[in-house]
Amino acid sequence: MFENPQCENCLFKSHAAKFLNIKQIGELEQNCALADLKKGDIIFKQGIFSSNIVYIKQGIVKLFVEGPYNEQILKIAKGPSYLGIPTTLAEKYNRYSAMAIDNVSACFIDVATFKSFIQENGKFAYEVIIELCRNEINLLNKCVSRAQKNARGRIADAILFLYNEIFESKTFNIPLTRQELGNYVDTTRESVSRILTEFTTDKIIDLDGKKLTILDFEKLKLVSQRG
Amino acid sequence: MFENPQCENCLFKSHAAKFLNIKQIGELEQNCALADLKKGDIIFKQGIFSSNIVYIKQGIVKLFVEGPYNEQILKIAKGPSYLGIPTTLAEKYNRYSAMAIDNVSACFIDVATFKSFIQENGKFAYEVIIELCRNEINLLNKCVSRAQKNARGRIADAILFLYNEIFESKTFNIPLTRQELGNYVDTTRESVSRILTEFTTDKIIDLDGKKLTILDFEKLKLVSQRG
DNA sequence: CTAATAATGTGTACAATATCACATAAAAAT
DNA sequence: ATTTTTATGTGATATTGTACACATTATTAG
Repeated sequence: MFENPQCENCLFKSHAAKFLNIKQIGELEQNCALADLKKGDIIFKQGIFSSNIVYIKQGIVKLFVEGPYNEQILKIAKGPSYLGIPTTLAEKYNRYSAMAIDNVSACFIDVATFKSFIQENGKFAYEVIIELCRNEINLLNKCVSRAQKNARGRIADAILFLYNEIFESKTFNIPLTRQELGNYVDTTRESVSRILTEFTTDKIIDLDGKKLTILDFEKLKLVSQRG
Repeated sequence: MFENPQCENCLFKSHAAKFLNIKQIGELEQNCALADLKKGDIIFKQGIFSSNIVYIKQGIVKLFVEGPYNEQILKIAKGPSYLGIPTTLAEKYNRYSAMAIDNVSACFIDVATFKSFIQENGKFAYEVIIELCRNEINLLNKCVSRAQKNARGRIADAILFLYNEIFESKTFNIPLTRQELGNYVDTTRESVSRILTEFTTDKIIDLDGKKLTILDFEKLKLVSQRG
């Protein structure tokens, strides 16, 4: 499953890693494991001791917390991006889990190595900080959206998110079950079903199982704002 | 209102600033303004161009987004802590506002100076990263709490937060109105009133206006978990 | 000190969403 | 290919919490 990476000529080098010098790239190659993951594979698990920063080169992942009854999806992310910096650097144990929801190519980087890059390379550190800042702002937006919008608005938001941030195409296969979509927008699978049928009736989207097409982008944005 | 700071011997130096060298402390003193703020003073405002990182030396602040009808309180924070790193470093305009809800002593640090510290001082950068990581995890917890708990559980959480993180005493004056408490836990002022009366009837807390005393800590934790 | 304004408490009606129930369809396992 | 499991759609009902109304109490301004 694991391979030895070739970081120097990596086609998916992170924005931060572009600032690493030759010596540091060498260290990275020695302290990093590459893995190809399939849909459903766990990348890291809530409650488990964490000793790696994960870099997603390619593919789509979900971050989620596992509650007693259901899971809550905190974030859908696409490579290139780092995962679990907060949970690994500031905490001993993972506060959430990560799972591949598509084929994923991921690097598992030793924390101590990652930490040394931050302390020895200010440009690297700065890029990491910017990524953390963006994550925090996205999370804030999610918080605000969850609190101030009704279920219709939140589902519209989720569709717009998948279009804007993940697929960049008006037709895509929803990479989540209805239940998972519910876990993502904080509602039940029944409500997701009902609302998606409403959107179809209103000709805002076209839906065939998981295949979704945005038909009326403006109307969808309106629903996102007004519910 | 603004004074010239004496950073070297500051009694409230941040954990990150302890790693600055003499030259950098000198730069900080030249590119930083100190201000004493009163309850209700705006520290920075949503939508406004941001050119300062704010360091709260002492005092309590609220971070909030202003919606069309009501505000949503994202975070209650106490000094020492940095405010608005995400909104200043990664964005041009503030995504949220900050207000003093108590007497506050704050430093307004020039972004360029702050950025140069990150890039030239790895230990400083690392401490900033740790603070950002902690913020993200707290925000995640807030997200999960909001989604998975009912209003009773969320209000119990808010009381526990004020006890654990802000006052560290079982008796304190709630620094928010009922409306603001509602904005913080995503409910209405009416629901806050009702639930606080319930808690008083159940002898979980004692309440006299804004003065709150936690009477039954265990029961309060139970309500936080089970609603 | 008094008027004006803001904050708070509580009852009732209403609306949004969850829960339950069950039918159907799709996917996975044998 | 057939069975089993998982995912989905939709109606009926229950629950939760919001919205509105109004009385009461603090707080602020003049």
